[in-house]
Amino acid sequence: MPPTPAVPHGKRPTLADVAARAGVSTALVSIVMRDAKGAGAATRERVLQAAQEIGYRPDTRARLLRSHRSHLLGVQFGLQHPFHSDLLEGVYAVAEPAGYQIALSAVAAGRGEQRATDTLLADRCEALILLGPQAPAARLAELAAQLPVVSVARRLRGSAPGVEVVRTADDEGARQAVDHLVALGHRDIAHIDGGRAPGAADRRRGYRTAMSRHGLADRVRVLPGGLTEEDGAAGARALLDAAPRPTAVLAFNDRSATGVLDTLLRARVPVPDEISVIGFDDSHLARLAHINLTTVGQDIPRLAELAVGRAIARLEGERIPDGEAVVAPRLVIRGTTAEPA
Amino acid sequence: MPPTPAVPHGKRPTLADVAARAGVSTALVSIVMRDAKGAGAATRERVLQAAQEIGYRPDTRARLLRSHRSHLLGVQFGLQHPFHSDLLEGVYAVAEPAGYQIALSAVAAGRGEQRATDTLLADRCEALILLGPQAPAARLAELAAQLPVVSVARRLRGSAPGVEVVRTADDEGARQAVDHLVALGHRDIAHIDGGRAPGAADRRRGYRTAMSRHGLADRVRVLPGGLTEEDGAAGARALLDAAPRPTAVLAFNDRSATGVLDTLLRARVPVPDEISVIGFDDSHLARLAHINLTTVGQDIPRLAELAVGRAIARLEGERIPDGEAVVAPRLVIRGTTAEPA
DNA sequence: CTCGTTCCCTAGAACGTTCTAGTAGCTGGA
DNA sequence: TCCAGCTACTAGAACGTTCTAGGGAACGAG
Repeated sequence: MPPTPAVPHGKRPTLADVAARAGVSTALVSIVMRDAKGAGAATRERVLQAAQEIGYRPDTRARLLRSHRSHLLGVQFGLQHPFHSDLLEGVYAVAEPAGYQIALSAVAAGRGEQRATDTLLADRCEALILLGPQAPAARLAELAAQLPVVSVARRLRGSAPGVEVVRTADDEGARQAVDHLVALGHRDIAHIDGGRAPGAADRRRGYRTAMSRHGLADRVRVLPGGLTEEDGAAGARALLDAAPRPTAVLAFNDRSATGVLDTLLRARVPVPDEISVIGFDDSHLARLAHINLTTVGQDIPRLAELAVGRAIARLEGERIPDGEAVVAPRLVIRGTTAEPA
Repeated sequence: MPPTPAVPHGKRPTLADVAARAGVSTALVSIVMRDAKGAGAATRERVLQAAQEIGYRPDTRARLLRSHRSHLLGVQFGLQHPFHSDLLEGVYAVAEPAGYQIALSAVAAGRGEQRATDTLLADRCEALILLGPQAPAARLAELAAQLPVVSVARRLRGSAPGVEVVRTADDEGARQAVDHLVALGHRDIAHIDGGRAPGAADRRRGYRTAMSRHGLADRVRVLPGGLTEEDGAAGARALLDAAPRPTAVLAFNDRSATGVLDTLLRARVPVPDEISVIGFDDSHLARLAHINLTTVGQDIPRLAELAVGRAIARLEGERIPDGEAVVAPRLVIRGTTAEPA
């Protein structure tokens, strides 16, 4: 049975209303609402009762205005990236128990990163967590001059001083994928890359290095790609026309790998019998029974935990280990890889 | 060349700082920042200059605290629903030009709808837009007693008075799909439904009615499903075992349809040659060249526009047409439907 | 020259909260 | 008896903005 609010619309109850009803000062109500010490048990009860009755809810904006700390972390994310959704889930899970609120700002068509970060700053966030930011390093540096900034998944080689970086060891992930394929007996292993997407350069490099280390430098084949299903599908079509046709392919991410799988199925090329396919991320997609994709898993909860942790550490003046926080990837072997025919 | 902020951290510049630097009152700076009338051209210029120099940004929280209107719309969405992402994009596109800001609150594992709406209320949103809310009608009614609430995609047959509903005509969409298949010559048309998801009941009903109207009541076959790829895949497996095997299937949504397609491809059942498949939503997924799914399109920009429009209309005291806002679906014919073999 | 208007600008209150500095009343020890 | 040290409470300032009221100067009309 929800308590009927005393005031229907527009005027929401304030501390003063509660105070008047309970016959105490607003300061005391504030104390009770914050569960701070300095109020007697009986009065506390009476105040809570009064608050309940008139449906009082604290106004966070006024609260933040007054207290110099806002305990608010701004998170910028891309609306169309499932990977970001997964990260966000982790961010919430870590931040809220630590006593920090999350303010979200989406990057979408017609709403660029500048706009997204501007609103976060205007909301008085204490720190910024940027998921896969694409903004120029200079812009990130500018932000970092104002408040702690954490870049997740985007590497910044000293070009934006002050920005914390949390990322997966992308090159290592690509290496694990290649090692796995080589161990199965593959030699013609192609890579459909991620173009200019965050992490793409490292995965490309990891692939190249691993191939060389196995003496397969001359088999290296990098096909231009991107981070969508379509990019993967296009890459796969190019792959089918190649001679000799590779027996395995490492896609930039799971979305791209899905595109590859689909194209191969359509072309009646059995996976993994004729071609093995590996994705990257271990997103929900890869785990679906009917996709069952072998993939390089990113430790998403760990990435989220590190990102939030670094932001909070910077805010609370703790000492932070120098340099990037790099999380190890882990190959997840499922059904799309096997020995070559 | 970004201007170097005068104050590095913590203390961000305020109106007073700008005022001091420009040699005017804070009230005047406020006027200039809001682009309100009441300031001379020369002074205006000088103030803007000063603001620029010290990197001033208005503090929205303080701003909202003072002005009785907050011009803030709270939007609750599900992190794992691409359809919600698309809607959000539309919401931003409509709200910001209309002078309203958006506060996002995600529903995720471990963060339920109650939590999501609570934070929105604490942030002083003026109205709530809930994307596919699953909360009990009583809770929605409780919210609606406090402020304007719009439910998108979830139908509420009078069980939550005061809640505005904006949705697609799901039954009509299902009808269009069936009509299209019947026109192609199909008679054995199955439906993999959405279980208890918002809209599922209407689509199920629309399918049944349309089948009856074509004299195919005895061919009706509804398979239990859901809103994920896995649900679709499971439905498709059941479908393949059926005798007689249907020649066409209407999935609950595009995600489900993707699962169906994948299962059929794997089973070497050619689409659309042996089985036609229709999805629902016309999400990004369906438009991908390699999926190329015939689907019932929801008019996402229109849904977003109506949702925001109703919220704003309620806030500004405009007269709103009674009843739900129902948007017409439109069948998008692509490559997964054809005449039966 | 005076009066009203208009334009530019300012002082100070207000928004709903938290914080600082205190007051009043009690308990207990010397 | 006195005071130190608690606990329970309050008044009032402060946060950064916008709003209300108004002040002074310039100008045109009478």
